[in-house]
Amino acid sequence: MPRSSTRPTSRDVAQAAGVSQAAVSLVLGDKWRGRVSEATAERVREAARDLGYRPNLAARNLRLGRTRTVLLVVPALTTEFFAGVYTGAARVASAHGFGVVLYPSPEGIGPSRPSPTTTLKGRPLRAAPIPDPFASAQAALDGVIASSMAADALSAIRGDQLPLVMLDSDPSGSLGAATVNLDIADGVRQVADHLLGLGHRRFLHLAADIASWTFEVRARELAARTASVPGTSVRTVRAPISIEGARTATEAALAAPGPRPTALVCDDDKLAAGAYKALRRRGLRVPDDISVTGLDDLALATALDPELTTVRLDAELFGERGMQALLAVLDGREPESRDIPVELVVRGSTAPPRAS
Amino acid sequence: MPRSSTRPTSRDVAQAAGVSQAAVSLVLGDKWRGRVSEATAERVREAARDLGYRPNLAARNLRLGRTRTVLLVVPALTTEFFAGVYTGAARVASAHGFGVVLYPSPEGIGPSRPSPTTTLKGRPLRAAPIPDPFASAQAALDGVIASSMAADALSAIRGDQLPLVMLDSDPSGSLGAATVNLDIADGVRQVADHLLGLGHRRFLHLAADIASWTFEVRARELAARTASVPGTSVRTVRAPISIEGARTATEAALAAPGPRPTALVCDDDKLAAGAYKALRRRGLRVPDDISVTGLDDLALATALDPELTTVRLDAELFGERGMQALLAVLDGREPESRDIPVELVVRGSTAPPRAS
DNA sequence: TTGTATGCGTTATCAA
DNA sequence: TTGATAACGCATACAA
Repeated sequence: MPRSSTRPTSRDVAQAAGVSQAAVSLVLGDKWRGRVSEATAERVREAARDLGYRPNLAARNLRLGRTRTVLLVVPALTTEFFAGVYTGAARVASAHGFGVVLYPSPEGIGPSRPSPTTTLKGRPLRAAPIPDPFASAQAALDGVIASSMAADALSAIRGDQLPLVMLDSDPSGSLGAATVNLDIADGVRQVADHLLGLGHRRFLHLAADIASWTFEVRARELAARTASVPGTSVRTVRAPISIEGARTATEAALAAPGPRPTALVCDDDKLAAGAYKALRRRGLRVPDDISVTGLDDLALATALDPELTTVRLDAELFGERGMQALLAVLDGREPESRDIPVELVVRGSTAPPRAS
Repeated sequence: MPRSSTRPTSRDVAQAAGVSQAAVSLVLGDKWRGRVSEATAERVREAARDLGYRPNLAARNLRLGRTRTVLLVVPALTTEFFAGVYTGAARVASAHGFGVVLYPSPEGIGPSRPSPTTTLKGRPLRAAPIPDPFASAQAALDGVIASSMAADALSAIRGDQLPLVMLDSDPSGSLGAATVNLDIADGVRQVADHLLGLGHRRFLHLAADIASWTFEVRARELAARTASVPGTSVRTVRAPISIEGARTATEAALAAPGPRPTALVCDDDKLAAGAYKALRRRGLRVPDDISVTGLDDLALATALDPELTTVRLDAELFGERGMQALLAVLDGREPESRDIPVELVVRGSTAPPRAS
C-alpha cells in the first residue's frame, strides 16, 4: 500500500505492476533488452504512468555518483550573447540526457564593482551577492563549461577539480583543459580589411578594459592587419564595457591633439553604442565623419542609428560546441578543436573616409 | 584508510578525527550544542578541513527529502532585467542556504518562434530546444519562482505541484499561489501624469503583443489616467517585443490618417528603441515632434539618442522579494504582499508638444 | 557525552 | 527471465 502523502517510488510501481522493484528499474532505464519480457515491461510502463511515477533524482545521483548536470559559468547575465550560449549548450545537453545550470559569476566582469548596498527588511545584506556554487559543487556536478572572462573566479576556487571546458580562452594557457573558441581573430581581420578597403588609414581602437584573452586577440590582430598596410596608424583607448564608460573614453580620445581618426574599431557592440553618443556630442556624424564598427551583433546593433557594422558571433553554436566538447571530455574522447567561424555584417556605420 | 581515488566522506573524516560518523554529521550540521564536547567538535572540524571534505549533496538530499534549491522561471534570458531578478533572488537564497537554478522558458515570450534547425554532427537536433526541467523536478526542487510571462509553460506542465511564487501576475487569478508585483500601475500613472502635465493630449500606445497580466495593467492604467483629462485620446498599436517589430508597427501607425499623436507611450524600452527608428525614418524628431516613453530602464535606454524617459524597475529588489516570498511559503508563513515601488526617470525624450 | 543502527530510493550484482 | 540483496553517504533515533 503506497503511502498516500508521498510521491510514488519504484517499489510502488513494482507492487502495482506485480513485479520486482529491480524489474521496474530495468524497464524504465531502458536496459531490459533481453532481461524482461515484453509483456511485463508494458505492465511496468503502464503502472508507472498510472501512478505518475518520477524517479527520485537524489537517489539516482547517490547511487550512480554522477548527476548528469553541468555548470555553465558566464561572466554576467546582462548580455543576450550568453543567453544564446546557454540555449545552445542546453539543447545539446538535453539530447544526451544532461541538464545545464547557469552560474553568473559575480566577479567575472571588469574590476569588481563594489556591490551596491541592498537592504533586506531594512538591514543591509551581506556583501557576497551570489553564493559560491563550488562549495559543494563537486558532489553535484559532472563538469563545468566556463567563459574565459570568468576564469579567475573559477580556478581560484575549485573549478579545475572537475572536467572543464574553457570558452574563448587561450588554448595554450588553459592548463590542459579543453577549449572552444570563436574565430575572433578572423572577425577582426574581416573588420580591418573592410575598413582598409574603404580607404581608412587612421584607426582608433576602443578596447575593453578587461584582462582577458579574447580581448588581447582583438588588439593583436588589429595591429597585425593594419601593420601590413603602409601609412596606417592605430591608437588605442581603453574603457569598461558600459555605455557611459565608452562615451567618456571616446570623448577623451577625440579631444586629444593630432589628426582625427577616420575609423573607430570597438571591442564590442556596447562600446560602440557609447562611442556613438560621444561622437554625437562632438557633432561628428556616422559614417560621414567617422566609421564605427562593433563586435557581437547584439540587438543593440540594430537599435543604433545608423545600424552598426559589426561581427556576428553565433552564440548558440558556441554553446553547442562547448557542451559537445565537455561530453567528449567526460567520455574520454578528444574534443573537436576547430574554431567557430564568424561573419562580418556590413550595415550603415561604415563608409569611405571623407576626401581630405 | 580512505580510498584515494574518491572524495572523502563523512566516514573518512570520522576516522581521521577518531570519532563516530554520527558525530561528524552533528558537528558539521551545527547541531551539537549539548551532544558533543567542544574538544571533539574542534577535532572534527580540523579533520574535515585537512581532508577537504565536502558533504555529498545527493546523499543529503535523499536523506532529507529536500534540496534547498529553487527554480527561477524566466520568459527569456535575453534581457538584463531578469539578470537582475536572478541576482536578487540568489542573494536572498544564499543567505538562507538555498541555491537558485535558472530556467529560461523557451516558449515564454511571444508566439513561439520555430526553433532554428541546428545540427549536431551533421544530424539535425530534435526540435525541443531546451529540456523540460519539470520532468523530475519534484524530486530535485523545493519550490518555484515564475514570471507571469512564463506562466503557461509552467502550469501547463507541472509547476503548481510545487510551492510556487508568481512574479508580476494577477493576484486574484493565480490559483492561490503567492504573488510578488512591481507597482507597474503606478509607473504608468507617473508616465501619464508627466506627459499630461507637459500638455500632451493625443497619445499613441505601443503595446506589447503578449497576453500577460503585466501588459494588461499598462493598457488599463493608461486608459484610466488619460480618461480623467477631457479632450484626451489614446490610440493603441501592438507589436512583438523586438526592435524590428516595434519599428514596423510604429511606421504603420504613423501612416494612418488623422492628426499625429504628440506622445508615444511604449510598453517597454525595447519597443521604444524600435519606435525611435520608425520616427527617424519619417523625419520626426524626438522630443520636438513627438515625445517617447519606455518602461524598464535598461542600458538600452541611455544608449538611445536622445536618452529615453522611462520607468525604472528595481529588478534585484524584485528578485529578492520573490525569494523572500517563496521562503515564507516554504515556511508556512504569510508572504509580504506590498507592491514594489517604481520610479519615473525623466530624460531627453519627452518635452511639451509643439505649439499647434 | 559518545557510538550503533536504520532508512532515504535507486541501480547493479548475483542466485534462483 | 526474475527476484532478493547490497551499497551509495548522510542524518537521526536510540542505546550505551
